[in-house]
Amino acid sequence: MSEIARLTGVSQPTVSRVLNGNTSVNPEIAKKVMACVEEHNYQPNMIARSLNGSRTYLLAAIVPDIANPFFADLIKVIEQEAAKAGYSILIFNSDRDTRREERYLGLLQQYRVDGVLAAPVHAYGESIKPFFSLPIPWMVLTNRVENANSVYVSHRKAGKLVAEHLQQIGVDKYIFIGERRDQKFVGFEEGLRMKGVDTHEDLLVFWEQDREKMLELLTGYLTELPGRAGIFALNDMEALPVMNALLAAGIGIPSKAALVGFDNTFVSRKVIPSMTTVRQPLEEMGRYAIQEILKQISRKECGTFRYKEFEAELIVRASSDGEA
Amino acid sequence: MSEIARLTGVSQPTVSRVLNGNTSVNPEIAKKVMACVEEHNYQPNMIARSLNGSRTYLLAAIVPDIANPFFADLIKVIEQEAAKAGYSILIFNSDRDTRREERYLGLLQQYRVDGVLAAPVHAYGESIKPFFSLPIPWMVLTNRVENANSVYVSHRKAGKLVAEHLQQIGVDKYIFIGERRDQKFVGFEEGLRMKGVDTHEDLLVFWEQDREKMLELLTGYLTELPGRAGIFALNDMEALPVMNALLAAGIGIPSKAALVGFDNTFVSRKVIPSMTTVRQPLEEMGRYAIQEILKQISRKECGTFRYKEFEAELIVRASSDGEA
DNA sequence: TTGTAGGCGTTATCAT
DNA sequence: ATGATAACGCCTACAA
Repeated sequence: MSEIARLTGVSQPTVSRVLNGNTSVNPEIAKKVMACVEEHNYQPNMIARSLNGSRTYLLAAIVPDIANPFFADLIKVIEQEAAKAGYSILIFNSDRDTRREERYLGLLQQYRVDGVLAAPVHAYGESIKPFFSLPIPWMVLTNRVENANSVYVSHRKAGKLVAEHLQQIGVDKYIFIGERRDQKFVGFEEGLRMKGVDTHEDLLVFWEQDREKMLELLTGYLTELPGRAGIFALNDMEALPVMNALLAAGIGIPSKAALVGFDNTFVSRKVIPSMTTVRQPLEEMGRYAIQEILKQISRKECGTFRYKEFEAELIVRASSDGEA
Repeated sequence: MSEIARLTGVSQPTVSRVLNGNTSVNPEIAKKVMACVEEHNYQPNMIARSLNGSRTYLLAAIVPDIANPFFADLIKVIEQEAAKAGYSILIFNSDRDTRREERYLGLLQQYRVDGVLAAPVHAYGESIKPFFSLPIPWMVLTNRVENANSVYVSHRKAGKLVAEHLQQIGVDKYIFIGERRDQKFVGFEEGLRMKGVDTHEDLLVFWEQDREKMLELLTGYLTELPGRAGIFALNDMEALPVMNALLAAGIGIPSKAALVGFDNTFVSRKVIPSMTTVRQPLEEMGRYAIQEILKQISRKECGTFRYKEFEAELIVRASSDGEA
C-alpha cells in the first residue's frame, strides 16, 4: 500500500481512503491511485485490516461430516450467503469427534472469526455449551440447543407430516426404518395415532446392524403382506437400499409399498422411481443464520439468544404417489 | 498477551517465548505463565501472528461444487490432512462460475493464504492460469493443467480399466452413458478395441437431455437384446437411475446387464445390488497435495511445478460380479 | 482534502 | 534468560 502511495506520489493513508471510499478524496488523485492499484494488481491485506479493525470478515462453520450430503448442501448455502455479505468461511469438520470439535473451538477463537455457525456433534450440543459465553456471535444449526441461538426444523413435526401423507394415500401397514428414539419416529407414531391408526398392531420398526439381514426380513415381510405398506426411512441414504431391494424382489413402488425418505438429497431426486422425501428449507435456514449472525456482529450483541424453527416440507414424488 | 505478562509479572515477549517454546526460558516462569494462560483461557491472536510472521496457516480450497459428493469427500480429506499440519481451510465454492472463481482468487490473496488447492471450473484451468505466476504455492486438483502442479488420475486409463473388466466378465454389447468427448469414453473405446471388440458394432452411447427418454430407450434396447450388456456410466450419480430403471423393467443385474459407475461415492456402496465403480485414491491425493503445498511453503519455492498422476482403482461389486 | 502519528497483537532483534 | 524496541500493513484520529 505504501508502495502504491510512493508510485502515485501521495501518502499511504490517502491510498487507504481511496480504496475504502468512505472519506472524501480528490477525484483526480483517486483515479490515479485506482489506476495504479489495477496496474499492479494490488490486493489489500485483510490480515492487517483485521488486526487493526474490529472485524476479520471470517465466519467459522463446524459440521460433524462434510461428506454427508445434507451438510454439504448446508455449507454450500452458508458459503453462498456469506460471500454475498463479503464474508469468507473457515470450514471445520469435527468428524463426529468431540475432541476435534473442542480443538476447533479454540482455533476459531485464535483466528478471531466474527461469528460461528455450528452443527454440534451431539444433538443437544453439550460439548460446545461452555463456549456460548464467549464474546462471539453464535448460531447453532440443525437442532435446538438450550440457551443458544438455534435454527432448526422439528423432526417430530416432520414425522407427523409423513404419517399424515401415508395415511392419506392409504396403506395397511406402516414401517419405520431407523431407531425408535429418533424424533422422526416419535412424531410418526404420534401422527398415526392421531389419525386413528392402531400403532401397536400396524406400525413396525425395522432396524438391524446387519443391513443385508434387515432388508431380507423386510422384503420377506412385504412379500407375505396381502395389503400395501407405507415405509418411512430415517433419511434418503438409508431409503435407497430399501428401494432397490424392493424393486429387485418385484415389490411394486408405490403400488405395493410406498416409500418416503428424508433430507431431499440429490439421491431422492435421481433415483427411479423418484423418491418422496422431507425437505428442510436449507436456503431459508442458511440465509436466516447468516443474517442473524451479521446482525449480532454489527450490534456487538451476543448474549441474547432465540430459537428459530423452520417448517419441514413434504415433497411428494413417484415413490408414494397414487392410490395403490 | 500483555495482560498475561502483567498478571504474571514478566514482560510480554517472555510470554510469547513461553507459548512458542523455541527459545529457552526459566522453567519456573514458564510454568507460571502457562498456568495463567490456562486459567484465563487465553487464545493467541493468529491474525497478529500472521501479520508479523510470514505465515497465516491458512489454505484456500476452491471447488466447483461442494454439494457434489466427490468434492465433498475430497474436501473432507484435505481438511483433515491440513488440520494435522496445523492448517485451516478457507472454503470457496465457485459454483462452476468463472466470475466467482476469479473473485475468490482475489479474496484468497487478500487473506494471504499460504497455499491454494484448486479444482478449476474448466478442465484445463484456463480461467485460473493467469494466477499461476503469483507468489503463492499452488496445486491443481482432479485434472492435469499445463504448467501447474497437478494431482489427478487419468480418466482415460480409468476408462480402459472398465473396458477390460467388462470384457473379462463377458458381455455382448458395451454401452457408455455420457458424452463421447469424455476422456473416460475415449479410454473405454480404446480399451475395448485393444481387446479386439468391434466398437463400431458393439459399443453404443446413450446420452439425452431428457433422461426419462434416455432410460426408456435404454431399457427398450436391453429388453430386445438377446445377450448381456455391459454398461459404464460417467459417474455413480448417473448410474443410479440406470440401475433402478433396469430393476423396475425386470432386467437382471448383473445377469442380464452389468453396471459400472464412477467415483466410488456412498451411493455406489449403499445401493442394492452394490455397484461396481472406479475409485480415485482421494486420501492419497489429498495427502500428497497437502504435503507438496507444505513443502513449497517451507522452501518458499513456487515457480517449479510437476504433475502427479495417481492410479484409478476398479472396485468390483455385485452389479458386475459373476459370469452372467 | 491531505499528511503525520499512533496503535492493533504478535514475533524478531538487539541489548542487558 | 529476559526486557526494551521495532516491525508487519492497515485504519483512524488529529493536525495542517
